[in-house]
Amino acid sequence: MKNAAIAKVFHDIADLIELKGENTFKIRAYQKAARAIEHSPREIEQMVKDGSDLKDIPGVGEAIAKKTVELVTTGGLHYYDELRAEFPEGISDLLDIPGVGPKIAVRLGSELGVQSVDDLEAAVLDGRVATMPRLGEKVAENILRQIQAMRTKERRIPIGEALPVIEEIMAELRGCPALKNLTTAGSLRRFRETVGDIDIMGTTDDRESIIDTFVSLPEVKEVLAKGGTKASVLVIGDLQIDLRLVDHDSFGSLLQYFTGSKQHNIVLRERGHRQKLKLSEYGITELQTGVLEKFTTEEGFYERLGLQFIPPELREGQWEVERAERNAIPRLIEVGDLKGDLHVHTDWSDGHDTIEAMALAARAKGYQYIAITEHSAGRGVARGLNEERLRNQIAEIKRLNEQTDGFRILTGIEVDIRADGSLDLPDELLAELDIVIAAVHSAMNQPQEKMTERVLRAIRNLHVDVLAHPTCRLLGEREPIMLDIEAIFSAAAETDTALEINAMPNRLDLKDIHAYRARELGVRLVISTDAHSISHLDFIRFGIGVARRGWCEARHILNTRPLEEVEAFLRRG
DNA sequence: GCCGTTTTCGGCCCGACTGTTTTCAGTCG
Repeated sequence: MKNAAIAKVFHDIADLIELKGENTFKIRAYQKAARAIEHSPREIEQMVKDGSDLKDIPGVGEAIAKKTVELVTTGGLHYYDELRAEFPEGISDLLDIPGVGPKIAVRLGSELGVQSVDDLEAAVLDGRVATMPRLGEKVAENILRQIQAMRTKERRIPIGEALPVIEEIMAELRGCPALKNLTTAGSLRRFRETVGDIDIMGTTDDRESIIDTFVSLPEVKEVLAKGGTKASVLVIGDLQIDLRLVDHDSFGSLLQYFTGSKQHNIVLRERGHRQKLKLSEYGITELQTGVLEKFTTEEGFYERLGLQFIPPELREGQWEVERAERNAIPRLIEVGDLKGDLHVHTDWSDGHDTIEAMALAARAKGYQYIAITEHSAGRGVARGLNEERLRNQIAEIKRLNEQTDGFRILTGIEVDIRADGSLDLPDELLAELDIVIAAVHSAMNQPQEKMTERVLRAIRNLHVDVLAHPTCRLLGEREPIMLDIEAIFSAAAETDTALEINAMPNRLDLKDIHAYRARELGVRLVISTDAHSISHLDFIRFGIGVARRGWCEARHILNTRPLEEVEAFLRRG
C-alpha cells in the first residue's frame, strides 16, 4: 500500500470523527499524521516490512502506528470500517464544500436527509436549507455557489506553468516607482510542484495606484475583488492571483505567515508557546509584557525565535524547525552551483536546435560541459539514433570539441530500457560514449515486480551512468510507473549509478521526497533539463527547486562538479 | 491522539470573516 493511500485513510478518519463531534485535538492528530505520511520520504510499507519504528515519524504515536501496521499488513482497518458504517456514504463529501463544516454537514444529514453533494444542491434549490434554524438565505446561496464552483474547478497548476506568468506580472508591477517590496508567497514560493491560487505581497506608500495598476494589467481577464489593500484577479489560463499590500514594518512576519506551510507555522507557534511567545502575522508578542515586536524581514523573525533562517522550500513542518534549532540547516544548492547539463536533445532526434547551438547556449550560462543524449532507435517516434547515426554524431561532436577551448561536449545517449530490461544498443557501442543515460519509455503498465526487475537490470549494466526520469510520471497526465523505489535507490547506491532529477516542469522526476530519500541513502544525483531546445535549458531552476525541497547541497549533485570530476565518475568501475 | 526545557497528565497556533444574533458559533487559511 502506497503512502498516499495510507494517508487517505487517516484523512478520512479525521473527517469521520469530526462529523462525530470528537475532540478537536484528536481530529488534528489524525490530520497531522496523515500529512506526515503523505510527505514521508520513506515508503511506510517498507518500514513495516523492515520492522522500523513508525513512531519516528513526527505526529505518529502508539495508536496510529498500530493502525498503520494493521492497514499495511491486512489491507484494511477495523476502526475505519466501523466509523464508515456510522454515516451515510457521501456525507463526508459535503466537507469538501467551502463553508460547510462538520456541524452543518451533520445537521444537513439528520434534519434534511442529505447524503451527497447532489442531494444538498437539490435541498438548496427547493428552499429547505434556507429555512433551517441558524442558517438562512445567504448560507444557502453561498453553498449553491460553492457547489457550482467546485464542479468547474480547475486542477492545481504545475509550477512550470504558473511561475513564468507570475514573474511577468511582477516585472510589470515593479515598474511602479511607489512599490518597495514585492515577492511571491505561499506554495509557489515554497516551490511545490503544483500551485493553487497564488499570493504575491508587497509594500508601498501608495496602495491605490499599485492596486489600480495590478487590476488593469493586460494579462488580467477578470477582476474578482478589489479593495484598499488587496485585489484578486483571474489571468489567462484561469490562474487566480491575489495581491496583498501590507505594512512595511511587519512585512517580515506577514511574508512568513503567508508563505506557510500551515503545518510549518503550527510547529513554529507551538515552539513559541513554550518560549512564552505568541506568534502571529503581525509579529511576536511577549506573553508576560504583552509587547508586540514587529519585523521588517523574515530573517529577523526567525532570529528572534533563536532559529537559523529556514529557506521557504524546507517549510513543510517536518524536521526543519528542530534542525534550525541546532543550526543544522545546510546551504542548499543554487542554480549558480551547476557546471553543466547532462541530458539534452538536438535536431539529430526530436530536439529543435543544433548541437553547436545547444553547446553555445550552455556555455553562455556559464557551464563547462554539456552532454548530448538523443533517444535510441527503439524510440521510433522521436527519430531515435541507430548505431550508424550515433557513430556519425560521435564524430561530429569530436570535430566540434576540437574547435573549442574551455568547454566540452560529452557524447552520450538516452538509451531505451526495453520491456525485458535489456538496452536498445549493444554494449560495445555504449562503451564508446562518454555518458549513458537509461530510461523507460514503453510498456509502462508492467506490474511492480516486473518493472522493478527491468529497471534494476539496466542499473546493473556497467555502462549505464544515469537513470533518467526514474518514475516516468507526467504531472496531471500520467501516473508514475510501478516501482519498488527503495530497491532502485539501494541498487543505485551500490553500483554508483546516478539518479536524475529531471527538471522538465511537467516531470519533476525524481520528485522532492524521493530526492530527499535518495540523498539520505547516499545515492548520487544529477539535475538535468532534458532540454529539446535552447530555451528549455532554463528549466534547470525547476530541478533546483526539487533538489532544495529534498535538502540537497551542491555536494550531492554530480553536475555541480567540474569537468574532471564528472569524467572521473563516468570512467568509474 | 500526540507529546514533553511547565514531561507521563494536561495541555494542544492564531486571527479573521460571515451570518445570524444581541454575544457567538462555525468555518477558513
